[in-house]
Amino acid sequence: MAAKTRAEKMEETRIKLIAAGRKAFAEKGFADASMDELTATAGLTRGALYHNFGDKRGLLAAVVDEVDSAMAQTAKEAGDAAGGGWNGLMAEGRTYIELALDPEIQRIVLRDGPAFLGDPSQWPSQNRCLQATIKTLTELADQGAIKPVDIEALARLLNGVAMNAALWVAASDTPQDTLRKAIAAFEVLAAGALVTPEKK
Amino acid sequence: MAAKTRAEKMEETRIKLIAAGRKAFAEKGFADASMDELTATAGLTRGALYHNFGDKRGLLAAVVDEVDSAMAQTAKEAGDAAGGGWNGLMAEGRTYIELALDPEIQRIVLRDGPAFLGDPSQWPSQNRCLQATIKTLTELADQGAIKPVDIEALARLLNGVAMNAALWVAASDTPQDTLRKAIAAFEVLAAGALVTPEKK
DNA sequence: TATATTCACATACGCGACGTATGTCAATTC
DNA sequence: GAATTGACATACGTCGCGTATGTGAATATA
Repeated sequence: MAAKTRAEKMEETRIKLIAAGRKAFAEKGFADASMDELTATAGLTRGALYHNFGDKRGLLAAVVDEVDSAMAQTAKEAGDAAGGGWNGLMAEGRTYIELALDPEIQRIVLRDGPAFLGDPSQWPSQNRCLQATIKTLTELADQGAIKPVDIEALARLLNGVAMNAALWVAASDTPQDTLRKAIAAFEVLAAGALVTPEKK
Repeated sequence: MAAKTRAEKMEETRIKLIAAGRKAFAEKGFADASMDELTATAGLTRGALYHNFGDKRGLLAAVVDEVDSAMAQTAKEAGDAAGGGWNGLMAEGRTYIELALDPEIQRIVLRDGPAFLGDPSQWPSQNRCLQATIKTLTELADQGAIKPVDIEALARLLNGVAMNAALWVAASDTPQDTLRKAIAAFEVLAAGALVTPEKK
């Protein structure tokens, strides 16, 4: 059985390196992660790294893509589960906040990613969740539910608000209390986009 | 005349190093800036650097503090010039957006700063503009002009929206057009905090 | 099946940069 | 005016990245 082909073994190597990179970058940060140490824990050498990813940043890009794609997937599912529409958007926002509470995501995607790979909006992975938000907002705009404002701008800023809220919560001494305040403020700002004055 | 004392010369040295660091970090980024090269352009050596700032990150912290403090100062002045209140807050937001268009600020304060110094909310400098925003929002809340939501949360997210808008504009191929959309979306979201439905 | 070739990865090396340990000279102190 | 402090220079050790070269197994070829 098995009889691993070369392509399969190479895929295994890539997976090992990405996993090791994800761990090392999360624990030490990109700058302080040693490629010798990282590849050794994966049972490989730097030769494998440079053959598969070109350089250190190449590995970071692969790691960021994996983590960021998982984030987009999770957020999308949360939005769908909430039934889409405005409720779905709010659910996506809360999911963003919760996701960014993960120290691994903070370090890799929110800090080192922008610093070493450049603007997140240029990342291949980054657009998924934004596109989902844009799609939902477009439907709401067609229904006349939100004010006449550029959809892409609104989507980007909404996602940005969620990101900032998450970072604040993550850095807080009292996360539970801060989380409540952050979500409330997020919903207040988001409601600015609605045409219907929302009253309880 | 003159007869420079030791403390005066040391202050000069610090100023030179911070200026050189500001330039090098802006042009090459923190990771790729050479301390040998940087100190040489200041007419000094690494000895002066490590004596005054401890290590490379220490210099970055000093540079970030300088640039970030100037940002806070500028934003505050813009808010005051607009007469304070809600108009002042919107002016502060626009000022934030315009400030973050500066490549130096993007690189040093928005990218490398968070990556190498940690969460911005922990920086000594970062709180100034936030405090100003909180003060203004508190006054508005006392007047019953904004919805009952945690003031600090609202202030943080409002500033965050402005930051995100600026980064988007800065990365845009059509900055002028994007700037208009971003400001409009910013004001739409911000209006969510107002109790009075704003109509033209 | 035997030979040739490819290629994924290991090994070895050079270079540059950080941080530290030590030295030096001017400014202050007594 | 001798002693001491301290701001900064100089010299060195170490480490980590990227590259050039080597190697053995998998595949192609005949």
